[in-house]
Amino acid sequence: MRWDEIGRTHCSVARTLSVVGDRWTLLVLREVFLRTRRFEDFQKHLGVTRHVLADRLKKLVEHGILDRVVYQDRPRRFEYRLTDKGSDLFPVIAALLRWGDRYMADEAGPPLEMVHRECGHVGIPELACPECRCAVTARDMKARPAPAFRQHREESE
Amino acid sequence: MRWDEIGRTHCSVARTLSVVGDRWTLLVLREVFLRTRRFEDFQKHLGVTRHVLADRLKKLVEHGILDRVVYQDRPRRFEYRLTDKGSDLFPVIAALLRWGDRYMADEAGPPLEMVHRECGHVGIPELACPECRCAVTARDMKARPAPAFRQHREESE
DNA sequence: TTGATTAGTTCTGTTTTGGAACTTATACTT
DNA sequence: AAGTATAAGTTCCAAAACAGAACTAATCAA
Repeated sequence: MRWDEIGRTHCSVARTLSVVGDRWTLLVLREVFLRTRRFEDFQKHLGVTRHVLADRLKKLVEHGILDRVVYQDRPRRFEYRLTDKGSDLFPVIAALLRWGDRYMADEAGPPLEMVHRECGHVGIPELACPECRCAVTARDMKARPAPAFRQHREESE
Repeated sequence: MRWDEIGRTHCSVARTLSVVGDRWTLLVLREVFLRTRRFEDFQKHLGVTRHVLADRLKKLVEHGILDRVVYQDRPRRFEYRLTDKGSDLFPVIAALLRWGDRYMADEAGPPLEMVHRECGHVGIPELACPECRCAVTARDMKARPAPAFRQHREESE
């Protein structure tokens, strides 16, 4: 199966990945969450080839994740900013960051920390149940077909 | 910059992506969270080529994310199971799922739902501050260099 | 003896990538 | 006026990764 067919499967993970599930795309998003906006800066910070960078930025704009806005005329120059839709990808980056902090950091520890502006707590956000607010792991959650997709093959557990 | 150099940068996101930041790898993980364990099943469910699948499973085992365990002798057959380290990638998959449910679902709605076993609430977990427990978005969190990486270039905001 | 299962490996042609050089528009310096 | 700098790309080519299909190996069942 080619990658461009992946977005047509009935899976929200696959569909999301069809848009951002690319090595460099996710790093471009990391950068943009760190407030990088310009082509040259993305290129310098990431070390990605200009060719690939141009392609990824274009796709992110096409998907409404970034806006390409003029920041100067004469000569005309553009910068890239997160849309609300793009901003909602923050949990993906945060989850990658949190795992990397835990399993991939070297002796010096993680290079970045986050502060919750409201309460001042330092730490990467974690997954919580929207109802009871307690932290959840894979074991705490049971996945099942949504009602519309549920045939009568509902196994009990 | 080649991809295998990405894991040596000082960024937990990049380091995580150097391990799982590959189109198919993340889909393999989705499958394993849905309890798929065997080569043939991964291949059937994902439509990935056997070649790529074999490679990705091998790498996930090398990184300690999956265990390759014998489930039968004569002939010897193996299956793949999440380790604890692998299980901790759940937030990444959940974040991708949540975004896809919101932005990529078709009219029928998301195909999968999740239930919090403990409180019975249906919904995909969300990001929360580990301290005050309230839901956080990108705007609520401020990123800054960790103490060990902080020179005296600490901008106020 | 033939076919089925499972977990791979091998082969070949196509696509994507990395790296470097080039382009375009304009301002700034000398 | 000529030359240099900056920013945002585009173009080119060789190298790496991928898709699709066929093949292998070990064993059991009919």
